[in-house]
Amino acid sequence: MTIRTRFAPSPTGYLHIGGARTTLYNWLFARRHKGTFVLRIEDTDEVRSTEDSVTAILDSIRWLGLDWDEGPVDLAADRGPYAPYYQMKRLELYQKHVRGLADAGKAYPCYCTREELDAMRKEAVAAKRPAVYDERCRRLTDRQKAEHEAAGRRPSWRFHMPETGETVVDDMIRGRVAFDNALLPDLVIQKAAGGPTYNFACVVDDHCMEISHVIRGDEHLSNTPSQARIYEALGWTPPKFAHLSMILGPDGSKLSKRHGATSVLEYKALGFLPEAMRNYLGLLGWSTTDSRQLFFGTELVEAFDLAGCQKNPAIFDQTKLTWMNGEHLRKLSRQDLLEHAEPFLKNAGLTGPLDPPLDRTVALEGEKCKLLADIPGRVEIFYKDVVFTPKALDGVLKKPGVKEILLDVAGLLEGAEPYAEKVLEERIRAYCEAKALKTGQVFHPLRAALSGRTEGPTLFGMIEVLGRSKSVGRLKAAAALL
RNA sequence: GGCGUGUUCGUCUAGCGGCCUAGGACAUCGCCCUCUCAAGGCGAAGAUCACGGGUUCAAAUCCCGUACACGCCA
Repeated sequence: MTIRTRFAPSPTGYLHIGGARTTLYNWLFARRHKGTFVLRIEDTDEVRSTEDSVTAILDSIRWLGLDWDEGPVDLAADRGPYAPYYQMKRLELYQKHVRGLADAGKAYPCYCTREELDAMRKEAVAAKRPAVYDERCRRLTDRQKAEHEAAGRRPSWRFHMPETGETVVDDMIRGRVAFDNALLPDLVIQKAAGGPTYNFACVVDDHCMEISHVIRGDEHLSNTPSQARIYEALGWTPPKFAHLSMILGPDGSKLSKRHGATSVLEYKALGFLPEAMRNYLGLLGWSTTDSRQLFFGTELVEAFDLAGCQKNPAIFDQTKLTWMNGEHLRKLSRQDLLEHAEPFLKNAGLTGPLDPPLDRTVALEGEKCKLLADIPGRVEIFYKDVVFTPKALDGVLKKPGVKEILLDVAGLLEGAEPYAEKVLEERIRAYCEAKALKTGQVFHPLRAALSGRTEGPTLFGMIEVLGRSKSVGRLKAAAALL
């Protein structure tokens, strides 16, 4: 069986965490089974859909490092054997199938206005009946229809749902889920304005694009029996369904803006790595039986399996994501780390070429960071004038004997040949011994004098990378303060 | 309101009737390593497996009910 999955976002906003995970799972499943991953834009909500959203969604998916085999290339073009992949370009197809259903007596026009529908619903709720459409237009005579048309009413089209028995959805994650047909309302499949509704367009497209597995959020589980009936009425075999649990905020409610960052592009800006994001999202609602945490390179694709998917919702934990990001950061090559860090360095005013070169300072400090955004703050000591923290100045430097040590070491550095970490360390340690000083008595003031801080790079690495003249200069400058 | 889904340490999860006095990971705390900060190593604390009934020699695991949360109808 050829595996074809899809992600079908509505471009009514940015790609949020939940959508990102759905995309990831569809992509992983397709890649795992050497299938095809399709991207389809469900832009039939003309009021809420925006081009900016489309761009943001495409950018987000690309940033995550996920590629699609068929779908939009940009705002104007799409590519693939089932094009177009923008639903607004497929309206005729939906209308054709609505007509087909109408001709077969499985769909009928409904002339009810929004107000009438609202009133009906209120009445039903007041009478404690299920708040579903009462299917009154199903029984309209030709004459009544003509009257409505004459009055200028444009009908929406409803799908005639079976009223008895049950509809069973065999979900790959949730198992067998049964719904009572009597409770399935006659769904609108085409709006009065002519556009399809979500549930209809989705069915038509998934079938026409030969999607084999629909992996989507839990919020669609309740729509699935209705969709299953539409497949049946159209004479189509439905795809396999897999409904993913929701992602919640720290307080257990649906993840939203008040919980902090929810868009994947925000996480990019915060300094998270796409591979860390994939790793974390992959594990949010899915796991292996050995509870493995870290996946690098293609390991996620190799391990992924729908069977490991969780039924219950998961709370998004940025702290764990941050830890994971540090793990992935440390796995990066020196060159990759620098490339990823560049936008953040630039943002902090650190653009090359600089002395010392950024690749050296980033290599020295990058591995200690959890976020790319942490890097500038750690390497800036090499480039900016020394600013002493109170702890460095009062707690470390302003001690008896420190001035002499700084001056002595400055002199030592001036004569060190070659000027390299190993040599520097040997000389300075020898100096400690000669003066009968504990290494800490010397190392700590040196660090404070060179960087203004009490924490930072490994001392001798810092002295080497800083360079002879800057190091000596800083030591002398600090000594002059004492 | 109806229907659907879910409920194991603070969080993500392992667990598919005996291996569970419930395992791992993040976070927290302590110790070690160490020129600092990280990282790493070791350890501690943390879950009456939502609650109540059953079934069974035996249940976190199976069945029923209740509560709560979330979703859909909207």
